[in-house]
Amino acid sequence: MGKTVNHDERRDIFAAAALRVIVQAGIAGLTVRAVAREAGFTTGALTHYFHSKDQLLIQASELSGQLVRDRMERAEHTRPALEAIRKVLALALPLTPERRGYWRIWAGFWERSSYDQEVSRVMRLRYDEWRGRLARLLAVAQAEGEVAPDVDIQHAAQSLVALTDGIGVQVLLGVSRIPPARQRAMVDLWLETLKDRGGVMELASSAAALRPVAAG
Amino acid sequence: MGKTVNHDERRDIFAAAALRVIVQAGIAGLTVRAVAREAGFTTGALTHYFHSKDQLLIQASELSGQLVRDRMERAEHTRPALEAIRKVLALALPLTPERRGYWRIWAGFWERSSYDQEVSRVMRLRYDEWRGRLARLLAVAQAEGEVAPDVDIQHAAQSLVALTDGIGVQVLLGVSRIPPARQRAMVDLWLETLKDRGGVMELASSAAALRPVAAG
DNA sequence: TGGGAATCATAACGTATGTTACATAACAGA
DNA sequence: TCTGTTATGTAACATACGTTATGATTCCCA
Repeated sequence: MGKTVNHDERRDIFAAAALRVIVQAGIAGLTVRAVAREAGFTTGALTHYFHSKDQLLIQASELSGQLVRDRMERAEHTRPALEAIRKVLALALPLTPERRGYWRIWAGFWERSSYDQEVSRVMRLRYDEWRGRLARLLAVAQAEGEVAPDVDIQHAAQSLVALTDGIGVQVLLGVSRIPPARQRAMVDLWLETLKDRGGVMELASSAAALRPVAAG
Repeated sequence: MGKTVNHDERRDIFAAAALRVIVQAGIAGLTVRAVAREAGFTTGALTHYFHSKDQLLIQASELSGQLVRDRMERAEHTRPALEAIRKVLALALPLTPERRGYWRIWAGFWERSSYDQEVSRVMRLRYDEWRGRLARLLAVAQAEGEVAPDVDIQHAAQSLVALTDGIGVQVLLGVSRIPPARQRAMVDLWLETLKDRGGVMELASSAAALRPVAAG
């Protein structure tokens, strides 16, 4: 036997470096040389653990998914379930600089997925998981009576994913200031529309979230 | 004088070709050679009208904006204004294959804008225009009494832009089927929440858009 | 109708990339 | 300590890129 190192650990080091490179230079700036340098190695070391750049890209994608998954799985046990949903959504939103970096990464994978079949496959799995997580929580919330019984869980989860992505894009482009408080308000408004139909007052007050600061 | 051609027309030909290349091969596949070939010319012709690839990229971005702008400006005169808003949003949504191509293009520019200052500047202008267009129409709708007087127009416009982008991303990834009818329903739900506070029934019925097909 | 500028094709240049090959260094095991 | 495998660095390779240079072609205009 020769010198021995943990291969999985090494792969994670390179994958994490790849994510940092994407944040700084975009998917186009993701070169094996840049990643190796960022990780403190050379291409020789990198190719020892990844046989191709595509493998590295996929591993980086999986790592980025893993990182948010870990945090979400903890928040997921909060009850009532509606509160868990709010926490989980807050973990996805670009509320902090670090989180905004993640949206850069995801935007890179979005773009790539439109012509790279393997990336597309991985993204599909990631989003299925994300939507499924929300759907599970929504089902619990429905059982707890915080979501109207006739709400279609799958459609509601889909809407929340879309809303989150939309906010992510806006913040990514920096096209209009959406401070954390407003991001949360936008999500809360959606959640209000899912509540019991008898809760017309909640519906009315949630619409107020779109009104001037005095109402917020 | 030598052989004479319309320079603006030529530039549009190359810009249009660039958009087609992005749809097929992504932003990473956008090479001057590919664009020239797609346009039916060689790089020699292309460089005669664009001094750099960046110029070409910007021109392509502006063209993609122009194409939707033209169609929107016609729909914009519809009245009542709320109906104009619905039409304009429908023009932005990925309802058709051609429109889904546009979202590929925009996703490419999103990604690029995160590390390319010039693209970022152009995207900012584009989204300012888009948000402004919605805000203008919302203001008219408010004057017409179809949007509650205390609704913050800017925030409402921002939400609609975010929602549209979110739907666009979901369809782009093909991660979950969002048929045209559902895309419209998601937008309509948002618009309902802006209506007169007295319209609780509209609020309640709009929430039904998230419920099973029987309600849709 | 011929001269000359505008238009476009061809090809070269330098650089950067992913990948591969090979050399060196480090270290586990006998 | 010696040996052989593993880990990593260095460097070469072929390719593709943006850009530039240089010809060839086209066709306006005098």
